[in-house]
Amino acid sequence: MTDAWSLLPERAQTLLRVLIDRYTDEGAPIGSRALARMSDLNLSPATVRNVMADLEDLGLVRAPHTSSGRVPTEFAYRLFVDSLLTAPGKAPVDARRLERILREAAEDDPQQMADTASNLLSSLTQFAGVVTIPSRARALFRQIDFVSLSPGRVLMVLVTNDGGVQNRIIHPNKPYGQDELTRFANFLNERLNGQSIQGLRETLVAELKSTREQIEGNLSEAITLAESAVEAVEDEAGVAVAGQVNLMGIDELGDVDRMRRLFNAFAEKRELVSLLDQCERAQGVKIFIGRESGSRTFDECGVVGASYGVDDEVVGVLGVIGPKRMPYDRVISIVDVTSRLLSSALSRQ
Amino acid sequence: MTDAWSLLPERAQTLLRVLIDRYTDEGAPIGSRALARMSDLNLSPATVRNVMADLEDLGLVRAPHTSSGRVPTEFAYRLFVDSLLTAPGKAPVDARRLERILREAAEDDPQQMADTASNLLSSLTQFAGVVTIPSRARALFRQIDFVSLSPGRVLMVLVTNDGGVQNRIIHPNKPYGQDELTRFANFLNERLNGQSIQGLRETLVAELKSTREQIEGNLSEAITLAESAVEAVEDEAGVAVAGQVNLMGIDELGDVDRMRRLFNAFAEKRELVSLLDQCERAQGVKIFIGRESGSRTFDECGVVGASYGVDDEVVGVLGVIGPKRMPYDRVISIVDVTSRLLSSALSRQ
DNA sequence: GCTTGGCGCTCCGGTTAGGCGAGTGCTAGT
DNA sequence: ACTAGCACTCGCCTAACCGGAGCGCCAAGC
Repeated sequence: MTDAWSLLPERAQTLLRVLIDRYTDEGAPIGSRALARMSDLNLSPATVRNVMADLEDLGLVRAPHTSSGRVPTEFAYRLFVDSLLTAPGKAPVDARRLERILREAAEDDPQQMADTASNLLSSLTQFAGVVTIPSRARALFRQIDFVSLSPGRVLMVLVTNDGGVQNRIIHPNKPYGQDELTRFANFLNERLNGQSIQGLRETLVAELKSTREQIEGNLSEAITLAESAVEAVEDEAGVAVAGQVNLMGIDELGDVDRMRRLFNAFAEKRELVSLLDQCERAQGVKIFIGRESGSRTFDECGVVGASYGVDDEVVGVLGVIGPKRMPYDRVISIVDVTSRLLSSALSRQ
Repeated sequence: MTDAWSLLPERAQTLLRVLIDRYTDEGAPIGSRALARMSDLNLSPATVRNVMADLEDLGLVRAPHTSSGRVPTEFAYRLFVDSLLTAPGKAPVDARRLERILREAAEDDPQQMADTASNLLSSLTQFAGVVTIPSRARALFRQIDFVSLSPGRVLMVLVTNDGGVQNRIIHPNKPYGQDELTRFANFLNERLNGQSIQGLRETLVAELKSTREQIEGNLSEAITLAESAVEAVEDEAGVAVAGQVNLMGIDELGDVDRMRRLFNAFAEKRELVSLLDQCERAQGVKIFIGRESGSRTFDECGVVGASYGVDDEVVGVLGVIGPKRMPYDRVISIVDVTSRLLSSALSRQ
């Protein structure tokens, strides 16, 4: 798609931009007179009307009913946003402060980092902020512990090099004493230190083979236990969401019923994740306006998302969800900056 | 307070009960004709009107405006609910199934147990379910681990006998190697095993004294580290909330703004906890109707709460939050049963 | 003396009609 | 190529109206 926006006559561009601007923070149709006065083009309302008629033919604006002001369409927002993305976005945010906050949060565990970041996003934009919690699949094995809770119940604690802790209660086939469990843990810690969790499963299988030949006690059992650790990591698919409340009472988001479904989506998180995941592939900021999201639930929403990661490897996604009518320029730079800062906070720890 | 409810003339009792019943699931004022027909007392509307006039004098019902039907007051709900509490509540819920579910959840960690329970409460009542996560303060020390993440950053993992895991990243004054940290951990595990977290602090202080005299290396440092574990436990004040969405669109909860504050309270959780905490003292089910909650945010809500615990010791609180107009009998028995089951699931593990 | 039917009155909610303001499209004029 | 003017269309607000539901009171009946 060539930049369709810049193909518009300059005057139309200006007017449309102003229209979008005003509509974004008033939410009501804008009439020709108002538009004429607000653009500093010194045009009469009549002329503006003519331009509007053209834009209407192009599908860029529409009038909710005969003789009311105009409203930009989703398509117009799309073009406008595209033009923003190609233009160099300035960062109006106090990056310094943000960086410090995120850095501190990243020092603690990933969960907390995601919480902080989503709070940041929501309070800066006044919409809802969403941050996926980096899966530990890419982290490195640091230490594993088994604690016997009662006969037949063992607590597994897995620590990764990013400070993440994953724990789960498992029910092994045979009851083991704490001594045995400690031996298992020592064995595993020795072998697995520094390995990536991702590749752990294969390593385990390989180890299992080689260990079986030695009659070294039932250490093979240790490996079975460790596999449950890998499962625990894979199961986890956390998201931090903050500021949903901000969306409440934004009237375009429609009737109570619609709103209810939206909040449900925030609570369930499943749909949320699949939406955000679409940003993973994209370089830079990715935006869905209205039905572009594909999901019925979000078809009155605008979504601005970006991925973050370490060393060109994506580990998570973050974004802002608000109404379609949203100050995209501001939100885009906020999301953009946040994703960069988060990445850098992660990489230099 | 003697049971004011039973002091009412029998006929008034019946009518008021029917009124509350109908109002609870219609939400609209009920007129004398309807009331006359619904109660099987075979009374004429006029008679009902007379009774209503009496009840109005007593402050038990009121008419929103001249010549509309009657609506029960908070006070009437209060009396009604009191009469329910003294009466033996039957348990209409399938306790067997619930017990199994909760038992399974309790086998995993406390967090998960609270999640399950709050989901249960909300789906059974169709309101919001809230469950505080048992503070581990009363749990017993099982094991502590220190993992060196990077120079100056140490991950502390504390395991309690209930399968709870508490972790936190700490920044000790001096950098320690993993070997040293392991020694610290061993030292602590030996001394503290089986102690209650609650009393840990004092034990630590005492240990600190006695250890200082021995020049046993810098084991006193270990104690300082362990103190941060106690802090971590104390800091935590978790709550599991489920089904807030159910409250959305209940119109008496008022305008968007009110609703917003309500949802904020759910997100912040602080106010929620302080509300629920008031149930801790009470034996059995405790109920707040409207302004009784003390909090402005909940003054259009009804809250049914109960505490749960092991061996007469309260470890947490749970409850249901809905509109004032709520089928208290149903909700009460659900909350009651859930709290009992949760207690028993905890005690026999 | 409690209960009941009847009557007059009040108030809410929905509907209708009219007026106002904002805005458009079109056309003619600069 | 713009602009000014005009007729027309809507949406929205207010006032007025009407029917229905319901109450209080009263007088009559069991």
